[in-house]
Amino acid sequence: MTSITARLVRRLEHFAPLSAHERHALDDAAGTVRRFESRDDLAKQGDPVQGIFGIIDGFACRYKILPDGRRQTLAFLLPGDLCDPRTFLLSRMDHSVAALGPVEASVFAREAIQQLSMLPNLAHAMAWSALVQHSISREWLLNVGHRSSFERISHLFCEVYARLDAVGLASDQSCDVPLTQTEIADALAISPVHVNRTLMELRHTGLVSFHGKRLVIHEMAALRRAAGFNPTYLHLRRDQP
Amino acid sequence: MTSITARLVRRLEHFAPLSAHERHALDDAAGTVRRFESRDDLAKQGDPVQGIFGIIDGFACRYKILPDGRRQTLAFLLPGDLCDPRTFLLSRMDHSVAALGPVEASVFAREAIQQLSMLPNLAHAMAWSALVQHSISREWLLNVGHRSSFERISHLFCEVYARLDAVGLASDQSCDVPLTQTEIADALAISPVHVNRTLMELRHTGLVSFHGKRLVIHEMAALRRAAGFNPTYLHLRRDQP
DNA sequence: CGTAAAATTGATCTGTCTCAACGTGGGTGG
DNA sequence: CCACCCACGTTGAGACAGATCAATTTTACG
Repeated sequence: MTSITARLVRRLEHFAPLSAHERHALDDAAGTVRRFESRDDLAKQGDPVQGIFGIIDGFACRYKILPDGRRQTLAFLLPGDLCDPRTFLLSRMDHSVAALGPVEASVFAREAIQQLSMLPNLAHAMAWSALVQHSISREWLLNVGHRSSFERISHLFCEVYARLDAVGLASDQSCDVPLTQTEIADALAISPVHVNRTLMELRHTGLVSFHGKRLVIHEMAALRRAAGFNPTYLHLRRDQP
Repeated sequence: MTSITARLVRRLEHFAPLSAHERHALDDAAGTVRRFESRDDLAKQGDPVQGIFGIIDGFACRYKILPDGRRQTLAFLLPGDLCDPRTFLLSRMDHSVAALGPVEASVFAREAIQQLSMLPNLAHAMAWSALVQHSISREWLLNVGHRSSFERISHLFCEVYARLDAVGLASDQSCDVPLTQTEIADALAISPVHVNRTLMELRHTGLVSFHGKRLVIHEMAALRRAAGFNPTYLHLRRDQP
């Protein structure tokens, strides 16, 4: 990793290659890299929008909490993910963002975003990134709405693997997924107990194992079939670099 | 309604007032108004993006279908709603859009969108609109993931009322909601049979009635409480015109 | 090593689904 | 103008995926 924003660049280049000038602009615009510890809130529901996060390392999530304490994870933010730069148009956050484990994120200020938006290709890449995140939200709705717990977990694993692979963080059908079973449960709207049982079932089928934050996919094709996973909603480039 | 886009303008002005020039530009950019009949697809998953829809009248929806035939409605498109103009950045639709009953929609071509995007205030209003739609997707995820069927339906009614009210299509705590029980079921990931039972329950509590496409909310405060509805995620102006 | 968080397992309960019928209202062709 | 028809709505009975409650074991880490 030569530059701070290398991971963001790699992600954005799934839309289109960035020129050296654009890459440098991105690097200049990125403020200091901030480090967050597990469970830190990067942003809180109801707060004014302070900055746009670009995830350098670690997993974060968007979430909301119901009055009775039930929590729904709305999205995972993975290394390379850049939040929607237009979020500054909203006066307040309608949800919170938290770190799941240690996270390094660069924070783009309003003025920095304005500068970057003047570069058409980069602006398009950031817009594309936001569109993809919306597409993922829709797929999650389908996932939670109409798939069984077995399919849901399989689908999540397929997605996370594909997204990590897209930024070079997966190889050999395996990758680090620093999520607890409870965190998976919050994302998929399944009880933690049931996540546990379903994970065992997945292991017994031999499709996947997930132990000690390490995800290993033993049979990708079969897993995708079981999950009903079709990666087109991720809008990644077909020719992976 | 003096102009074709009056409803879109009204919706966008929840972000900021539009100048006469901006309103005219929007009107000029809007192609012919197209009319769709119930169940027509305005756009199909897998197709190239042909145009950006602005809903003039009627309800439409985004949806996906699972191989086994189960259908998830991902969003409702209500009068005044404008699809994300940046969708042109995606090569193909990752979901379909269909009319729920007769729909009138204006279709903006790529060049028209480019023209409109040169007007900063209008471009911001359109971006804001897209952000709100993403916010609604997130709230739906919370709804489907963690609320009971009673809460879900209550929540949907609160949302639809608020959104219709925002464009002047509600009054006296009532509005036209041209949805069948099956369509509500597809949106909330509940079986049609259970939607029916839950609607009766809602009627018996006296909070809401929903007969013949007419929604009447008898006790707004109590309904919102029962639904856990907090309208901030809609990012509407506080002072309704 | 001690301690707290995370994972695992068992037993029981329940909201919602599924299947299967029947009622009803509005549109249409004879 | 009426009778048929079809989509939509309604109702009942039984089944089940997943929730909940309650321990117990394992792991991570200071």
